[in-house]
Amino acid sequence: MVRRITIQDIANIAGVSKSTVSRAMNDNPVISKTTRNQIQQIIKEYNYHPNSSAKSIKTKQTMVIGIIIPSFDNPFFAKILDVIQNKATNKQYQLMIATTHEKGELELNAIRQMINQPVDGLIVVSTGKINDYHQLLNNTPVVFIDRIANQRENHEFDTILVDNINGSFNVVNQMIENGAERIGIIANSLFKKKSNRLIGYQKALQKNNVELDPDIILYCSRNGRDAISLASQLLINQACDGIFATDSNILKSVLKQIEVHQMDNVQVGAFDDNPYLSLLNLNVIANQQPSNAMGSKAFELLMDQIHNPQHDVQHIKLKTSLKHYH
Amino acid sequence: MVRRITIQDIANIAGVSKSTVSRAMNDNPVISKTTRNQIQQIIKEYNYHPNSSAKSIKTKQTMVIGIIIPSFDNPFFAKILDVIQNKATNKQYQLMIATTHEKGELELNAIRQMINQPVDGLIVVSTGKINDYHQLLNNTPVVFIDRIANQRENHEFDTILVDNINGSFNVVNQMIENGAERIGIIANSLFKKKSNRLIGYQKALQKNNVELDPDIILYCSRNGRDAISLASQLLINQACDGIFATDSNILKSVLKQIEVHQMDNVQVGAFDDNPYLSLLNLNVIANQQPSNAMGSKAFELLMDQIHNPQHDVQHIKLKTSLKHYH
DNA sequence: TTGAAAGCGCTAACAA
DNA sequence: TTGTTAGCGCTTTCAA
Repeated sequence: MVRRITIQDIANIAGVSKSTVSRAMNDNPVISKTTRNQIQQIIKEYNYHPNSSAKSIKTKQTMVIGIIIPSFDNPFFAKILDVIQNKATNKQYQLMIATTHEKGELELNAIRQMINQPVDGLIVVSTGKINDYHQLLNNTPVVFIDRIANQRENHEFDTILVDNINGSFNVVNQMIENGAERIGIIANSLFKKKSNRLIGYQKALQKNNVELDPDIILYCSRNGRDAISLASQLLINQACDGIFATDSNILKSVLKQIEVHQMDNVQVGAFDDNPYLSLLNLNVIANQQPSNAMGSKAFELLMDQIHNPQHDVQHIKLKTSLKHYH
Repeated sequence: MVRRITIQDIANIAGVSKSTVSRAMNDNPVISKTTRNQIQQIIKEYNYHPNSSAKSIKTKQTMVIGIIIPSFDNPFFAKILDVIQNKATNKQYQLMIATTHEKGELELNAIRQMINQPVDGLIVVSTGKINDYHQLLNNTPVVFIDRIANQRENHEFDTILVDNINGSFNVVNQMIENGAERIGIIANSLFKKKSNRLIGYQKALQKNNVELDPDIILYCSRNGRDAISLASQLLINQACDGIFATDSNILKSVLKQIEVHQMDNVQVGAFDDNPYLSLLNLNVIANQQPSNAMGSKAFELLMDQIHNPQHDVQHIKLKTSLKHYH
């Protein structure tokens, strides 16, 4: 780090004390107009900008918030980042961002480093692999988005979720109404223990008196690379006339296989929208995620936690909406 | 910010001085094994983690690097972020990220705040609207990627570019070889002054003795919303049998129009790849950008600037590669 | 309206 | 091997 001009330098140049310079910068009313102007003149002239780190150890706030997401290449999270960034900029907050790639170790590490920074608060998409956030976070304000922290500690933290059960229900229900009779599902094994999207799928079948067939409920690996062969399996071996893809990664594989096998009449249901779907000429029912609301609400809750001492824990569930592509 | 346990607290508990605790943490060899173990025991027990801000004002390094990009929703930048994040994590660096949406004011603001933080270095995709980076950066290490800082100061800074001229040349040349006879281009007006992608286009026409027709060289607005009507214009009014889209946003509009007008035999050339292209059944020649190399090289250059005092300014140009979709 | 001085949490030179 | 001390760049009480 290059030696930079400090408040003391400015004080010397202006022939005043550090305190006075500090006052001139921080809208402190207890200072004469003339000295304030003089000092601000010098500050500009010498291109001086105070060191935020030094400031923060006194003021106990860094104006930085940390964000932990699985990855940058998911449009859903990209949108959320965008929303948060815009709101943060308005309030002079900076964003520190880290990705987990669904690895608990990376999440742990990222949160630790951010806490130590320290950041004023965190917005976290949990990997679901950390079981003591309470100790880890050490009272740092936090909002969990898209997934709960973990079952045990869920009640402790602000959380914003998507209504996955209803969202999935709506998609699959719609597919059935559109005539699909044998709908397979490919879900990510990451959520094998408790996939709400699977539950929604099951509910929709039940409601329509369609029997569950375990042979067409498939799980792909975390990274989704095997989703292609699973899609093939559903299309060819299992003769499905509909497939529900529980995330955009899986969706891509499914669409690819439909194309390869030229089965344009198969219905596809999906979580996550994607701008390219409109170019595809395929029959897709996409569940649009409320990314705007999620990012925006997350930031607001975090601000409230940071600035309002009597903030109550909130659990918010956001609705999705259907979009049809043909 | 909640009152957190400090080095002094640990010192008191352990019955030693702050210095000793500091030594125990920082692998300082001048300390006995027993006290080190004792102290580390206590540190763990009390879940103490040192405050990085406080540390950094002494050590003059924050272990944070700043990244400035146009937006999160561009897959090219998302990929670059991913690469940088991975390398940064390995070296214990944190990432502070801001987006500009191509607005000079936002870039200025973000860089200022990051410099003040301070960050140890910056990786910047310039909006092209700042004309005194030298003064702004104040000797902070920086690597410009994807675009130069500005003409005047270009020689001062490490820069990593994509070979846009050759890349575009290759795409358009290929389109001609594939039989296109009237190729229109839609470029972003953001780069109207000097678009290397346009230059590559022109070169390819020249080489193949195709005359330039200004009527089919069009510029869309910054956000690309009018690209759709421009695409229509090229397809219908100008009867183009090929369109070169200079970025992925424009590409989307072009593909959309081709679909709307059912002109599947029109050739499309594009900068930027997109995973969804393979699903499209359209004739697209995509220029794949070297995002991996760019992110990786950017981080390495930055590290060198930070740690190697005799670092020389470097200008790197990366090659693209063609990919065909039918 | 100003300055002196203490202190935020940490590191590092120096002394012991 | 350890502690004392000074100091990083800033804010904030307190006294003038």
